[in-house]
Amino acid sequence: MNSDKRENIHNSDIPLICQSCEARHKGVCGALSPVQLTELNKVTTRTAHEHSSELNVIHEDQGHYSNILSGVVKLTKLLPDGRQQIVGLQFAPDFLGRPFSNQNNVIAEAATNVRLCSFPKNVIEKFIKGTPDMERRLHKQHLNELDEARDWMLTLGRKTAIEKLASFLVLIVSHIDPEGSAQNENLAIELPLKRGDIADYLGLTIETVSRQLTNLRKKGIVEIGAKRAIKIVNFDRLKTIAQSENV
Amino acid sequence: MNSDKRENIHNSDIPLICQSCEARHKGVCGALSPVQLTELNKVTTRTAHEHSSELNVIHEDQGHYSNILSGVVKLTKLLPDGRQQIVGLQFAPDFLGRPFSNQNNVIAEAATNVRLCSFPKNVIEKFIKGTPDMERRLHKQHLNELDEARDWMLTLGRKTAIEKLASFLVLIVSHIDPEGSAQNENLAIELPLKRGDIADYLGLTIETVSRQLTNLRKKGIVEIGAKRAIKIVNFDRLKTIAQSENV
DNA sequence: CGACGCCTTGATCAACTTCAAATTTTGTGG
DNA sequence: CCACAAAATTTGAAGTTGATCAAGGCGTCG
Repeated sequence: MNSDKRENIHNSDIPLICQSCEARHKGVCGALSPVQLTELNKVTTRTAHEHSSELNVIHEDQGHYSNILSGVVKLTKLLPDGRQQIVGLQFAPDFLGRPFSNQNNVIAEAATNVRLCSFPKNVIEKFIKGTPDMERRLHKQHLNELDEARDWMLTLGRKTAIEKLASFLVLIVSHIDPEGSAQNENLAIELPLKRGDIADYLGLTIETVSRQLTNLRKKGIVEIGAKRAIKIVNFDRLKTIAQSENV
Repeated sequence: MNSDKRENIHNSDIPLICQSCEARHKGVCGALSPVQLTELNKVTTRTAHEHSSELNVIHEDQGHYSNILSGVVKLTKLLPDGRQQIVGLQFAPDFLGRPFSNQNNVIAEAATNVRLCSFPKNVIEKFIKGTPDMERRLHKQHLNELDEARDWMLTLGRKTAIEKLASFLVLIVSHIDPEGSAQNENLAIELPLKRGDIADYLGLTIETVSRQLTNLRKKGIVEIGAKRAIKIVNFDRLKTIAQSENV
């Protein structure tokens, strides 16, 4: 609990817009002092992006990095003939972009409507140089991404279609409801990805995703509503299937 | 070229054993001063490990981290029913272990015979705290691992068996011969993994790996010898297939 | 209403797995 | 160095999973 430190700070010292921002609590901005936040805030822009819009232009070419304020961003890789694979999903308050190095050829795209909080590259890089804790937080985020990528590799390489679907749902639930849900039955959520994206996430086709979702519905594990709504009826069962369908 | 800096240093200031060590040039030890290297060297142990031996015990439980001096280490994830997937391959001079955080449940195992240079955890953590460049180098290694993991996810999720094999061979060649090989035809190498490991790397079965290797041989792209020896006859063609088999 | 995007369902097909066995390679002891 | 056993690899035949091709349903927006 290092929130003790922050309780000594008058909230009025912090830019209004940062006061309830997740990035200040759990993201990279948590490393910054009130003075630094105020300075950073002067060159910050907040933008909204429709689902399916490309985000690379914003945080790569135009010289900006961003925190995700809300929504889900997908990172995609492409093969020359058009096959594609989603290689990362990012949620608030993740940091988009790679100070001091270069992203290895991934396309960042808004999976849902997305709001970003963007900063000029050079300002961020200056702050990172002067604030080791900021690099440490970024490093930590990247280690989490690495762990997620490796879990996912196990899913892509060794799981069956239904196991993949179950794994995907478990991951989404754990992001949408980080704490409680483990016990929650009958949790209603809205999937942040459409079927085609789920297919690209799991290395399957749209048809297989649809069939396996129906399959989970028929087993009484989920209920499927309109407009990406889904209710998790039996989360334990879902977790079990995610590890091995034969039970 | 930041070797300029080092040229001012009498090599005699540096522990003999470190003088020609890759980890000092390209790995995390490059961040340390001669004094620090000398201090670290006092508590350093160097060990050899037979292929197929587990390495986790060394760098996790016993309180050690290590640099790889030679050989290849595989990181594996397991499903409860025994299916397994290799999620990382590490080469010299990679750093093994995760200071300040915890490895997400992967098994580290020697794929070939391996030599390690190991340090007590607390000493490394002390050095990292006092030497920001060391954390930066570690961060950089982890970003490389993340990029490799994402390339690999594309391979696992969207490529055919022969494309997977070709991608694997390209990756191995690029690690064994980081610079020149791009042009080199007829490059003879020794695969660091046996068929079963290649299968676990690519999410295939041993039989499929064997068949596709035969397939590449019949196309005149590789020649296969005894004892994991393989000669890359047509590297360009191999790279093309790695991206898309239809050419 | 009609068109479009998205999703579902069905029938067929191909790629890869599984099962089985033969063959080669490697390691070990005489 | 050779012989032999164990391990690794290759090859073949049959079976399965998920992909592909094709059609139809549902919801939204002009």
